[in-house]
Amino acid sequence: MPLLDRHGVAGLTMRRLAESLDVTATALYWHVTTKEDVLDLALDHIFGEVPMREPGPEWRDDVRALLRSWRDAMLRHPWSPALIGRPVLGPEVLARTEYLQSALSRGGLTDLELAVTTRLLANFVIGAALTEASRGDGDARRHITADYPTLSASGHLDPARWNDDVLFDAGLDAILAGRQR
Amino acid sequence: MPLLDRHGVAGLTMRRLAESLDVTATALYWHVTTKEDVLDLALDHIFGEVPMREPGPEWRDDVRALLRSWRDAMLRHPWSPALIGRPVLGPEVLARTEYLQSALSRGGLTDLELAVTTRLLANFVIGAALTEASRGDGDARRHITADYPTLSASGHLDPARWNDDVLFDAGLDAILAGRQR
DNA sequence: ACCTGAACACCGTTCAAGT
DNA sequence: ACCTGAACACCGTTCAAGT
Repeated sequence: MPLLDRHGVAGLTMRRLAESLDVTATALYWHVTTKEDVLDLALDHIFGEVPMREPGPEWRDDVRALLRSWRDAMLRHPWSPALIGRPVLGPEVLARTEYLQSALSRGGLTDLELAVTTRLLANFVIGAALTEASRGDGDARRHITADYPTLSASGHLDPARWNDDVLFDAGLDAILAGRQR
Repeated sequence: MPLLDRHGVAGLTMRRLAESLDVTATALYWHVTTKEDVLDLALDHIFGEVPMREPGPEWRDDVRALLRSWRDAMLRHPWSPALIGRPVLGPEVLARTEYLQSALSRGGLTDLELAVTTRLLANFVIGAALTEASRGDGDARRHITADYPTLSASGHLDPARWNDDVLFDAGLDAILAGRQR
C-alpha cells in the first residue's frame, strides 16, 4: 500500500483509499467490515516481502538472513511496527515464524530454550524496527550532556556515533552466540 | 491518564479529555499545540512509575529489576508500547536509560559492547511489551496445527504452554549471561 | 493568562437503493 | 454480487471574543 508509505497510518482514510481505487468510500464496506481490517491486511501483506531462503548448512546464517530482511521490510514501511501485536497471526507472518523456529530447531534448540530464543529474537526485531522507524527526524537530544553523564558519554543518542545496522547485527550475534550448535 | 487505560488510544478524544477536566475541548489548545503532544506527555509520564532502586552490589540484579518494572509499567498501560519511538526522549525515559546504561558500565561494558547491549535490552523490552499488550484477546490460533509443524509443536502460540513472565525473564538472563562481570 | 462558542473541513460507518 | 448516495454522529483544530 503506497498510500500508507506516503501518508502514514494517520493519513490512510477510507475515503482516500476508496478514491485511489476509483470507488466510493462506502463501497469498501462490502469487502471489509472495518478500517482495522484494512490495516491488518496491509500489515500481514508486507511480510510477504521477507524472503525465506533455502535452508543452508549453517542455521545461524538462515536466522540472520531472515531477521535482517524482517527488520528491513518494517523499516521500508515505517507505519508497520506500531501495528504489530494484533494479527501477528496472518499467513505471511506465520510462515516466517515457522521458518525461524525450524531453523532454531536445526540448531538443536528444544522446549523452553526454543521458546525463549524465538521470543527473544522476535521481540528484539520488533523493538528495533519500532524505535528505528520513528527516530530519524530526531531534532531533540540537545543539552542532554549535563544531566545524564553515562548516557551522553556513550553516545547512545548520537546517530553519528553508532550505526543502527551494526548495532542490530551485533545484537543478533550476541543472542545467537550462546546457543547450541 | 485513566481515560487512556479505559478506552485505549483510539478512544482518547480531545473532547472527552476536556470533559473529564470540566473544560471545553478548545481550551486544551492553550496548554498544548496538538493531540500528539498529549500522547507524548502521557507516554513519558507512565515511565515515572518505573522505580530506579538504589544500585546494589550485583549490577545484573539492578538491570533485571529495572527492566521488569519497565515491562510491567507498559503492560499496565497497554496503549503505551505502540506509541514508543517518537519521544523516547522525555525526562522520565531519559533518566531510566541513564540508570540502565550506568548499571551496565558497572558491569564492565564499554564502547561498542555497551551500546549493543543497551539497544538489545531496550528493544527486547519494548518488543515484548508491544506483542504481549495486544495479545490476550487471542481467539485466533486454531487449526494452525496442520500447516506449521514446528510452530505448533513448540506451542509458541499456546498461552497455556509457556508463561509470558518466565519467557521474558529467561530472555533477560540469556542476554545478560554472556557479559562481563 | 486562561477559557468559551461558533465554525470548518474532515472522519468511520450504516443503510436503503440501484444494477 | 458489487456499488452508489445520502445521512449520522462524531472528529481535530482555528479563531474571534470574552474575563
